[in-house]
Amino acid sequence: MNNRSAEETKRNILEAAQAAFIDHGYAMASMRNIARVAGTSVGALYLYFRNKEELYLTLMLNRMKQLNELTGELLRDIDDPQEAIGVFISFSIDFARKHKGMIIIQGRELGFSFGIELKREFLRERRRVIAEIIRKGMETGAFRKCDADEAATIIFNLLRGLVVSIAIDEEASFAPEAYVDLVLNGLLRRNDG
Amino acid sequence: MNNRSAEETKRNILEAAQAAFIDHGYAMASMRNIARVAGTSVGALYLYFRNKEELYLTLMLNRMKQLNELTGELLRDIDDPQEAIGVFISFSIDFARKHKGMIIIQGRELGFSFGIELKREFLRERRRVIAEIIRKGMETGAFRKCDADEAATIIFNLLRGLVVSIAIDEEASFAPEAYVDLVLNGLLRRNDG
Amino acid sequence: MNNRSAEETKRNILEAAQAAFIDHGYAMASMRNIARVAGTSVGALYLYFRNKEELYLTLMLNRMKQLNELTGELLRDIDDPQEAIGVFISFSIDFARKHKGMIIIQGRELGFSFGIELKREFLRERRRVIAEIIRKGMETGAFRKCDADEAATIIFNLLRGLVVSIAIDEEASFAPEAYVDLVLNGLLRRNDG
Amino acid sequence: MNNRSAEETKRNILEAAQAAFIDHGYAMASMRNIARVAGTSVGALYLYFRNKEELYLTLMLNRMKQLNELTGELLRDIDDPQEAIGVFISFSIDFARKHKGMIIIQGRELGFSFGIELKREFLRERRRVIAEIIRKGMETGAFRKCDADEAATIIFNLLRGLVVSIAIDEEASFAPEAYVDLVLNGLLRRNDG
DNA sequence: TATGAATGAGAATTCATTCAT
DNA sequence: GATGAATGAATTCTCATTCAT
Repeated sequence: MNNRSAEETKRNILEAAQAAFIDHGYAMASMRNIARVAGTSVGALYLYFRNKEELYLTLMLNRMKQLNELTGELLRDIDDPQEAIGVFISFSIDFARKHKGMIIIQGRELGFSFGIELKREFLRERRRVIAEIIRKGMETGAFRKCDADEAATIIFNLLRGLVVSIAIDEEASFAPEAYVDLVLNGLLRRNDG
Repeated sequence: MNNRSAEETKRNILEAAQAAFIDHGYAMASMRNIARVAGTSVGALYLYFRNKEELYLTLMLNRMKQLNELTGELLRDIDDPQEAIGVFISFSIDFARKHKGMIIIQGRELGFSFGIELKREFLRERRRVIAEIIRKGMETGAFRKCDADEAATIIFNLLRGLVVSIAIDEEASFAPEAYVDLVLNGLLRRNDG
Repeated sequence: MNNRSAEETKRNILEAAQAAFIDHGYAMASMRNIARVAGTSVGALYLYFRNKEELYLTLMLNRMKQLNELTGELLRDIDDPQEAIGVFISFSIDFARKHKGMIIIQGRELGFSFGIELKREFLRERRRVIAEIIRKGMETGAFRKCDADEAATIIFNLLRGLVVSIAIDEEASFAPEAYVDLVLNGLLRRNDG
Repeated sequence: MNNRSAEETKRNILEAAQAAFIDHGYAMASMRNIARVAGTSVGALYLYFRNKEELYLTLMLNRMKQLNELTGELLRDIDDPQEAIGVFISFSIDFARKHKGMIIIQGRELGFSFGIELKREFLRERRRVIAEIIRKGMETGAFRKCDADEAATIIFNLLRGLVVSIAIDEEASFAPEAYVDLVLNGLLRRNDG
């Protein structure tokens, strides 16, 4: 077969794998089923991916790369830190909603060593972007003084909790604005209110 | 054998199971391994628990019950809403750190139907407690006006993300105070500062 | 405990075992379940019977012994061979119906060596009784000349098939008289009819 | 591998399974042993049959289908009811002898629901064929008047007992002619003898 | 490239039997 | 006599992975 159909086969496999992981989780998704849905043979799976683990990681890394790229594009033209934080939070929530199923929390469940560092780097990158915004906000005087990295970690974790909720809970219906509002204004009453 | 050693065996099994679920996740933890670590036979596992699922759920429900009870005791004597929020957040983080390993995120991975409602009720209860504190804070004028349930959900999710971080990341080193501070004060500079 | 309750316990076990074998078959009946139904402990089962096999054989042999004794009593006072055949057939059917469940066909399913000879002897005895009646019938001139043992085997097998039907089929509704009639008269039209 | 060896593997499995069920009965025959005898792996068994039950049912249904077809062919050209009965009985006995081992009595032992109806239909079909012969015999005047269905059930059960004997007893040595003779003529002496 | 039959280790679970109390 | 916790081998079944074609 030519390159064209090789690419196509690979894409079919990735799509089928994604569906399988979403529906059954990593452990319960079977290679045979993935092959069937992809319309190929079991052997073909191993032609394109060394093993199940690599298949899964490929999907995960693709998604992470995509999110980072899109976030970068989005923030490129925003100067106001307050707006940037808002956009970051809103877009993260939107993206999570859109790829709801693929948010498989890779905790201890998967005993991968390969790939885990890549994931960590992805997460660090996310935190870095937030910290950058906060730092800029403190410079411009929009944000009050605080430890930018620490605040970034907090916001990052808030989003992470959100994402977990979106992935797991049925009921979850969020208004991103409220999140942005709480992050920006806090709970306490402003004396000058 | 007498009750004494029956109790002991059960406790050994629960401890071994907990360790196994922590180390390998639900799917990858094997009953045979749990038995070996518990110092019993495979059969003994099924003497005390109907199956792997029940063994896991027992651990999960125990933990949830314990957290709710301890939280209740802790908040009973605190009147100041601001302090209450702080204590709630701090204690949640402490508890998560202490039981780091047992925070297994039960997403699609586990196809349980039994137990899922209990878990949802547990999560709802956590949100309810936070909402109550916020409502009280708005009454006393300590907190600015907002939708108490929405704010509670946000804080709950922030904690959830935190807990996921604690469970998964190695590096995570949090200062609870910073979280409390952000939640209470937000990012924006106070005009009256 | 005294003899009285020992006897009672043994009887309870036998009854529970019978019910279990009837409901689930030999292989699927579990000793634990038998003990529970009998209201005793698992250990008690092994106090009264060496193992599951012996428990089963005891039940089987009891039943066979009972059937032979009752048949003997019944035939003792019957002189007419034609009537005797009829009574033998009818009573066999009645007994099978009454103990429907306990007719477990011990073929290759049970790999017993012990007990199988006893069962064969029981079956031989049944055949012998029929042969005796036929021989007497030929002597008195009631029956036409034939090989008594062969005819006995045939009738015996007819009954065996009947019993299997009673044990297995739901629908089975027999009129014993018809059987007796066919055995005595055959299918062919009598020329002198 | 090509179709050729797939077919061969399947046949090997069926043969091994048949031997196992014959030697040890359904419950005691193990899949592992069947695989070993078939010269394949355990996994291969499940490649060709969904589970043990399906493997067993396949064997059973094959045998039943074969018997019905052969019987049909055999009776197609026989007009004389008396001869037809004889052929039916003789062939049934021959077939049972030939497939001695595969006559596993599916009573309570096997908790199958699937397949049981197919078996019942098979048995009903056998009875139907006999009844048809008898009805024809009564029409031609060869047989005396009786309830054809009842007589068919009786003959069917006689054969069933016979078959059970062939399957279970070692000693069984039958002369089919004697059976035919008894069924046709009965035990009673003919007055016109 | 592509196939899919074959593998076999390993999973969860059951259960007759034993034995310290 | 009686208990019931404990055993561990055996069972059915799954599944990632390989390899001859």
